[in-house]
Amino acid sequence: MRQVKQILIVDDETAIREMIAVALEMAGFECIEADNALTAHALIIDAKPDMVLLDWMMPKMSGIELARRLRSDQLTADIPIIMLTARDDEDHKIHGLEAGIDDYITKPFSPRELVARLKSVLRRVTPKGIDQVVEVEGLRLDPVSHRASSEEVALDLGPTEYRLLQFFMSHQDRAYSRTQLLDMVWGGNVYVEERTVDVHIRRLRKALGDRHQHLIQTVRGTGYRFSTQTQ
Amino acid sequence: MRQVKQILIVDDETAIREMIAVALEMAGFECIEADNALTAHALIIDAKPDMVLLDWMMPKMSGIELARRLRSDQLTADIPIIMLTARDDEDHKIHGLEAGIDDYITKPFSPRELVARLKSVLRRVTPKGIDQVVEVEGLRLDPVSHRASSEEVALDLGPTEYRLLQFFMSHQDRAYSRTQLLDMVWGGNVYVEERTVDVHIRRLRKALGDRHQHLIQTVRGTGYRFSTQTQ
DNA sequence: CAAGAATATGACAAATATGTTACAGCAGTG
DNA sequence: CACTGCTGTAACATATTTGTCATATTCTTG
Repeated sequence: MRQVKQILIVDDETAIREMIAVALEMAGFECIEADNALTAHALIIDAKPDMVLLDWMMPKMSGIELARRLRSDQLTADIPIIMLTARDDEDHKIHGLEAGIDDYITKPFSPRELVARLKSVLRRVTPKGIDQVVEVEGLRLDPVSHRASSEEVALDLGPTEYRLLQFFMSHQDRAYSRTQLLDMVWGGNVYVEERTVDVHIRRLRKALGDRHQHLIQTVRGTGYRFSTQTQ
Repeated sequence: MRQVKQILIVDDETAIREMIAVALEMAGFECIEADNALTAHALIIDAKPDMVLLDWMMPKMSGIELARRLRSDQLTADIPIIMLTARDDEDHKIHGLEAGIDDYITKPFSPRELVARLKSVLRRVTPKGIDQVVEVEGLRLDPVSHRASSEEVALDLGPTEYRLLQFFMSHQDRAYSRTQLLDMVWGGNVYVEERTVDVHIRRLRKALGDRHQHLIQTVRGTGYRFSTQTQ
């Protein structure tokens, strides 16, 4: 899980992009930019931003078409989109809704309005419970304080082990292949050896200690699983 | 269950095609090649590959043009495409995203990255099978957690026995020959003795215990069957 | 019932999968 | 720069699985 939210700004006018970027960065977001839909698409696949700000009118390829494409791909279907439209584009809203746009902002807009809407969409889209404390047999993980503890004693986990544990604790009783774990925990655009997962599983198990080791189960021929049930 | 995926490599440079082909074949893919878009198009219609690796820049017809054609034909619309682009292609005019590329990879790239991306796209595009729990007379198989249990007690199955049981439970009341079982459970392209099936049937029966042994029935002269009805 | 055919079973060595450790590179830090 | 914590990889150690064989056992048919 990324702490700072990354926003992709797609607009063909550099000046507008810059203005937005400055506003968002002041509000504590991280920005990447694209000046056309194709570059944007490549960037989205590559960087998986937390949100896309999309200009309606762009040369070559409209924002709405990009939006539709993003929705049709499982990998990008969940990324929220905010459309930037001109005031007299009312009827486009209909098309936009079909394509699954999360919100609209009409130009011109104030930076404050932009930030407010953006936060609102992020809040709405972020699955609730993602900040929920999870506890299993005395093993406790608190996403807010970013800490894990076993019987009130803090565990010493590296960042990767923490994310791995968080993923497992919020997806219990499911077997995951190494590849799936790499996708879900490492992120879709890193290319590391599958066996690296084993090493991190090992580190996690070690950190969990005898008391909780059994929760991380090996599923032979498949991968790993987090479960309280006996293997 | 596993089928070898066939990849079509389209690039006008023989050396690059060869390099990619070697990398992919080492990773267990099957490759076919084309050195221009027209040949590629014919090959795609003919061989229906599982994925197309497409060079951006080619004489006669550009990769993007081919991509567009593939998308517009219902027969080829679902074939995933990965574009190979050169780093300095940035200034090339992009003619629309409606071509529907699934991923991009910039030259030069490492074989490992290529394979990783390719697998990732295939995974994303290929719909998963049904993850439905099956239960028969207290014998329970849960594909999600990848567990089999008899009266709530976990069974100790090897990977092959698990797959065998999963196949049987989702194809009940029907006799399968050893050859069919080898095809369906082992995968079409392995060569093992037919008698090996007997051994795994034996192992599965043993793991099922007295309570459920009767479900795996021998059909003399033919093969085996999974059924709740008495033999 | 006997003979022949088909299937069941146990043992085992080779092949695979996973566990574990060590190490080198890297980024951040004082 | 030395120091530190983290990561990914390789190498080696263990553990489990797999396919095959040899040998029972069961079944069918005459």
